[in-house]
Order: sequence, then structure tokens, then C-alpha cells
Amino acid sequence: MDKIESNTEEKIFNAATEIFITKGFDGARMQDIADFAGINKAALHYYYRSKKRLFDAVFEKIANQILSRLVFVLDENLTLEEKIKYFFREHISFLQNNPTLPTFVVNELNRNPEKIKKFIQKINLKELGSKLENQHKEELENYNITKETIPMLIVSIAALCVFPFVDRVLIESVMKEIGYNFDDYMVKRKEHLSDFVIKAILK
Amino acid sequence: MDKIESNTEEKIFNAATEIFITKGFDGARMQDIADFAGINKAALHYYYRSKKRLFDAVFEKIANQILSRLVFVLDENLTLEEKIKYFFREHISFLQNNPTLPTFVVNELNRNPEKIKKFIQKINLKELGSKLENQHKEELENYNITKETIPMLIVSIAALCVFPFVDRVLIESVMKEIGYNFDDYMVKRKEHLSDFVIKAILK
DNA sequence: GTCTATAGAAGGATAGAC
DNA sequence: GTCTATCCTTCTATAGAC
Repeated sequence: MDKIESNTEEKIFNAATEIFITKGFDGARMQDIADFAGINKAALHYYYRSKKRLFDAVFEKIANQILSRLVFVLDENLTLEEKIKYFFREHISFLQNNPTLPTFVVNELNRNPEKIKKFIQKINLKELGSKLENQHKEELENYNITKETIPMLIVSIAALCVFPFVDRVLIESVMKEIGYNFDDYMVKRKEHLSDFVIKAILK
Repeated sequence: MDKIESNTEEKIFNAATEIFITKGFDGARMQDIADFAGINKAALHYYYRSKKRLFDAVFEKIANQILSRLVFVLDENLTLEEKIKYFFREHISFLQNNPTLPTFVVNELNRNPEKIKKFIQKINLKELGSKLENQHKEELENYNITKETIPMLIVSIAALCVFPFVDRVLIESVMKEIGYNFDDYMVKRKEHLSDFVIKAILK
């Protein structure tokens, strides 16, 4: 992705990312990672001490990558509709380039719920919520949104965006069966979803 | 769930279901399953020969359970809106009782894409599609639905319904943080989603 | 820092008694 | 059919040479 992998530590990290994402923690083998990195197995322990630590390093990096792409929602120059459009367009593009990330993250959070606390602390939900509410206070009157339905809306937007990737293998097969191509489908879906959601929330 | 587990085979099967669902294939241990069933490890191999076969038996049963709950979509006495309402209400109720199933199925399909072929053959998508189209031909004129957006709609409905369970741990934590309870939230969500979707597709 | 060799533990599977 | 004991492979992790 970024620069050419220079040192061994980086090679190991990149190989581990690849292997952990495709096979999960339990399915991944240190030998697989070593082979993929073109390096000896002992080096993995030299740099990362244990499989668990190596995994945690990979997960941490990925979690931060995802979070850092969401800061735009606080941009005060964007209207609510612009944010929705922006979210679908940017986030689906990101997932198109990293289609296996959602499954990986979901699995890890399921197996290791305590990691979520870190996640949540980083975001500081309540502050985020009130900031957003202030930013769009007047706008909200044009929409069919109440304090009660805000969590519904947020989960729905996330669902519409992320689900096709989590369930990708199934949806890809179904699309092929009826003559669609998954990537083309997702390209169209980006624009479709904005209209879909905005229509649903307009008064 | 059903009757009291009578024989050993059934005990093993139920224990395996529990363990495989919570830990996945790679994470599950034959010893865990044996302990959970209150039976010896050798018995597992006596009845199911290998871990893989035991797993496949469990997966097959669950896949059929899910599919069998979807036949109502072909009920010709229901309008399109009724089917949408029915789907959200019934399917979310089912998932509330089996909240860990989506993750389990998604993971297995990701690791073993060839299983999807079986799935798809059982459904016979094209026939299903044309039957549905005929059933609702006149109705469709009231909605903002074209041949192009049907796959969008179906994926969206599935996403809105299933995603909260796939990503349950995260959403549950977020809800708790802002003072909501996941189960209460999902109860409300059932009704909310019908309105949301129907509003989005109305002309 | 990187390699080879190997320790040591865990897990799937089977043999054989009952 | 069910159990104990055990085989054999696989995997993480480390020791020690270079």
C-alpha cells in the first residue's frame, strides 16, 4: 500500500495482516505468516513475542484506519444530506478496496468484546452526539427524525453500507446467478443508497 | 428447544451446535463439545467420524432452519407491503431468539464458498424472482421500484434486518453507552424498519 | 538479527477393553 | 455403545549457533 516494505518487522506485519484477515486468529498459522513474509518463523517471535501480540498489533492498526476515515461527520460545513451522501460514497469506496475488513473486525469484536471499550472511549459517543445535534438542529425540522429514531438511522446507514461486504460471498453469488457483477452493483449502490435513505427520512 | 435430548447422538449434536456457533470451526475443540455433552470424546468420533462431518451436520441443519422460515414470501395472499412488514417482524423475532446465527453462517460461507451453491440451488432464484414479479405486477406501479432496483431493495431489507445481529457486540455496547437496551431497541426497530423501507420505495 | 533445530503442549483420531 | 489410554500430527514458542 504505502512505501515499499523495507525492514523485517514491516514485512512480518504486512504478512500477518494478510493472513489474519483471511483466516482469522484461530485459523492463522505462524508458519503461514512466516512463509508469506519470506522470513523465518523464529523472527516472528523475536519481533512480536507471541501470536496474540502480533494479532493485536494488526487489529489496532486496522481499527484506527477505519476510525480515522469517519472524522468528516463532524465537519460543520456539510449539511446532513451531504454527510449521508459523503458517507455512502467514501465508505463504500474504502470497503471496495478493503472488502474483507468488515468480517475480520466483526469476528474479532465478537470473540473479544472488551476491545470495544477502547473503540468507544476513542469515539466519545455522547460528545459526538450532542455536537452533531447542535450542528443540524434547524435542519432536523425538515426531516422525519426524532431523538428516538436517531440511533435507528445511524444503525441503518451502517447496515446498508457494510452488510454487503460482511455477507459478500453470498451476495456475490446471488448477483452472479441473476446476471449482475458485484463490483458494478456496489458502484451503483453508492448513489442508490443516498436517495433511498434521504427519501425515507424526509417529512 | 424441542423435546428433551434422549440419545447420545442428539446430545452430541446439540452440544456441537452450541460450541461451533460460539467459537467457530477453528476455535471449537472436540473436548469442549464432549464436555458440554457430558460424554466422552471418543463417542464423538464414533457417531460423526470427524470434526468436519460433525460441523457439516450442524451447519446443514441451521441453514435449512433459516431457509424454511422464508417460504412465506411466495404467499400469494399477501401484498408487497404486508410481506415487508411480515419479514421484519418474523425474521427479527427469529434472530432475537437465535442472535448468534448470522455471524456463524456468514463465517462459514466466507470460509467455504462452495456451500453457497447448495444454498442457491435450493432457492432457485430465477424462478422465485419471476413468480414474485408476477404476483406483484400491478402493485409495483405504486412504488418507485424498477427492475434495476429490485436487487438493491432485497439486499437493503436483508441488511437492515440482519446487520444488528452480525455486529451485535458493537451495537449493544454503543446502545448501552447512550442509555438504550439492545433488546428493547430491536423490538422497536421491527416496526420502525417497515415504515422506513416503505416510505423509501413509495412513489 | 536471522537461522536451524527442537522442546513442549494441544488437539484430532483410533485401538482395544468392557 | 461407551470408556480409557494412547498415537500422531500440528502448532506455538524457545534455545543456541552463526
